[in-house]
Amino acid sequence: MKLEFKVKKEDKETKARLGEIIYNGKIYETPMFMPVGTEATVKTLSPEEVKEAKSGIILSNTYHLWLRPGEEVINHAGGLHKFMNYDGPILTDSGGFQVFSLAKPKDISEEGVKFKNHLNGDHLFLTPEKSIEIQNKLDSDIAMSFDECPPASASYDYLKASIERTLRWAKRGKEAHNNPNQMLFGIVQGGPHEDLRKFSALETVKIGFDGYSIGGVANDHESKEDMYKAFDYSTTYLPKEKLRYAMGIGEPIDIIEGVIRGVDLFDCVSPTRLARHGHALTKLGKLNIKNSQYKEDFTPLSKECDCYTCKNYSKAYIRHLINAKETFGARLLSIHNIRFLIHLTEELREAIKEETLLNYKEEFIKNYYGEPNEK
RNA sequence: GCGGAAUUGGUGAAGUGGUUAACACGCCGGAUUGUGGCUCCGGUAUGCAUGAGUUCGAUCCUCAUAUUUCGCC
Repeated sequence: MKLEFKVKKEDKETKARLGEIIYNGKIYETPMFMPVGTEATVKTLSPEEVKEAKSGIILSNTYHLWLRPGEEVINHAGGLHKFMNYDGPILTDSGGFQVFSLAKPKDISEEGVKFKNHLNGDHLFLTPEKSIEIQNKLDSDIAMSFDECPPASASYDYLKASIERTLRWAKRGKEAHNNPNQMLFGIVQGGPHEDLRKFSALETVKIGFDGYSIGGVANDHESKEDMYKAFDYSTTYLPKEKLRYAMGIGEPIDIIEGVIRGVDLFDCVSPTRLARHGHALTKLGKLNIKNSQYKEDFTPLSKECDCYTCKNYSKAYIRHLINAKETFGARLLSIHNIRFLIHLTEELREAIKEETLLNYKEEFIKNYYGEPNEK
């Protein structure tokens, strides 16, 4: 195993923990935000720019790389790290999310999932074994079990049956796993139901994994309350010494609430997607750079931000680039947004060290959403 | 100088003698949570060149004026 994890401190007031990932002699602290690079690139950014934002782990996707360029190509390149020139840790999603976003319920069977290739219409079949085999070949540092990610609005009975099948898939995946350098994570599902989350967590832990993910959150217009319950119910039944990862989260406030409930890792497409659509994350809330009020605003997105974008460019300039559909605009906003979320986790770690996490949350909400009477 | 045609929002334009003037772009907002990368959803002309007339009623008909444009001398 190339990657090790240790819990360094547990918060007294909340379930939050401070941890360390040791990888290639370098130490990365948790809680951590992981930028998403589905197609073996964090969209619009170079690896140098990602690292300059003080990134740790980044994500990539089994499903997409399987279709193109194919796992063999990446294997022949010497693995994903060499292929994309990123020497930090890499986590691969299993294609489980694509079961949710691309396949229909009738395409899911005990054996695996039928997909229609979104690039050319080919019929594809992905199984737990195949997903793990692809991830082994990609040689990521953390692989995900192949799971079904049902919508949070799915019925209780559907969720229960889905969890049981995901458990069988997890077992099959673990048996197929064959890369001593790579961690394998199990995934907890169960929507907002305490008993289902408990069952899913305990049974997944029984199979035994190197870390545990919380899946099926923040999809299908799930309420924030339900999401936070899902965090709580899941982490309660997970071993303390293993990494916990909330898949697809998220919004700044969701990361904070996740940390409070004992989650270590987060990933989300939002910083790069929001950037492409002209939005910047700031302490004072989300800012739409296309708004006319920024037309002649020659100040940075944020005065206290230490990112490349904020040190060198104005809102008016970025607004112009986004309006002109120049990719440099998306790049500048992506750099800023990724740095913003990573910086948020830096502050959360500091707050855990100082034992001021709940105060930090209160302060953050006040700034980000404004005083209740002001808006 | 004479004759013809045209004049609808920021732009390109559709349209009708009778309730809310189509559509597109632009503009102004909003959305986006394990990424099917230029997406999705709203809003946006109290007015149809100006003035007068016909009519129960006119952006639509008539006349005048202005502007644009084409042709002829």
